[in-house]
Amino acid sequence: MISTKGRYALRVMVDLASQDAGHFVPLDEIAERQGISKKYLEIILKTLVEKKLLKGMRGKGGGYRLTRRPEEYTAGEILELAEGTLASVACLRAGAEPCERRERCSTLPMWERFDRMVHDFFYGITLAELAAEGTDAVP
Amino acid sequence: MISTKGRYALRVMVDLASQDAGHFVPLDEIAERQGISKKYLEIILKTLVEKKLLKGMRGKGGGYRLTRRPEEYTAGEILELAEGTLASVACLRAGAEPCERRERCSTLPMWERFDRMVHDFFYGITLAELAAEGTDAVP
DNA sequence: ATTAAACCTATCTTGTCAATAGGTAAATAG
DNA sequence: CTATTTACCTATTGACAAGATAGGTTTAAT
Repeated sequence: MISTKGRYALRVMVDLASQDAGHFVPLDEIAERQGISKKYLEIILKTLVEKKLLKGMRGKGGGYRLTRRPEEYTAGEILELAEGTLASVACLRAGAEPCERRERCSTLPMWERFDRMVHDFFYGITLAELAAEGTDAVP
Repeated sequence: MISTKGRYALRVMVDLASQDAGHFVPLDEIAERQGISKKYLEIILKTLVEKKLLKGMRGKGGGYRLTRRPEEYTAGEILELAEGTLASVACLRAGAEPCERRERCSTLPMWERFDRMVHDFFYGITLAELAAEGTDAVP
């Protein structure tokens, strides 16, 4: 299950993609429009800024804006960043300690195929495509 | 992320599919072979029995066995049952209260497509296929 | 009667999600 | 220079679920 973190992150990115590029949008405005708690959204935006998906600007006239064009983001990178991982099972996470049953695991090939499919799905969708699907964003 | 519940359930089903059909396998034996806590496994097996995926038999010579042939189970049904849902986002769960932003949600179509893909993937894999992939099972 | 097993109820620990609270630093406007 | 607006930072909370653990009860075979 994708948590609200990832879903909210996507919504915010789509929201910003629909705004005037180069213009800073304050958090209050985004939270209002998306119906998300401001304080909670702050946490999510923080990580997006840290990972350079967004630029934050303080003070009057400040806010957030994209650092690239919408077609240069993928849903996969946004979700992975917000969620921490897109891995479907613990043993396939990036830093997971290798499972000692790895060799004789009859379900591992399935999980690997699944993970590849999930990855390809989300990394094959750009923010521009999502923004084109509607005006507002949920979930 | 699929939790251990779903993963363990699958492993147990594969384990039983590799055993002599019609023969009852005690929980202790399965837990031992799979390296899973007996007590925790008990909880998982309980739901599999309730949903008729397994037959439990008490007393000496008792244990668990499949109720159908391995090719008549799909990974999807086992996972969905153990996990409670396979839905990737909360708003797509079976009994979810309808989201009021549903109409103007630009990400919903993506989630719906994703869910369909996930469903088709897991429901397209039979227990017989999994059991054929290896001898033992993990994760 | 004894033993092997499933079944049942309750409890525990740990961790994460989702959110809240309250402050600090930077940029602009007047 | 002061006030305002904004992002940024640290800490805490409450609810809930994951992942077990403990101990007792019932059923079936020997």
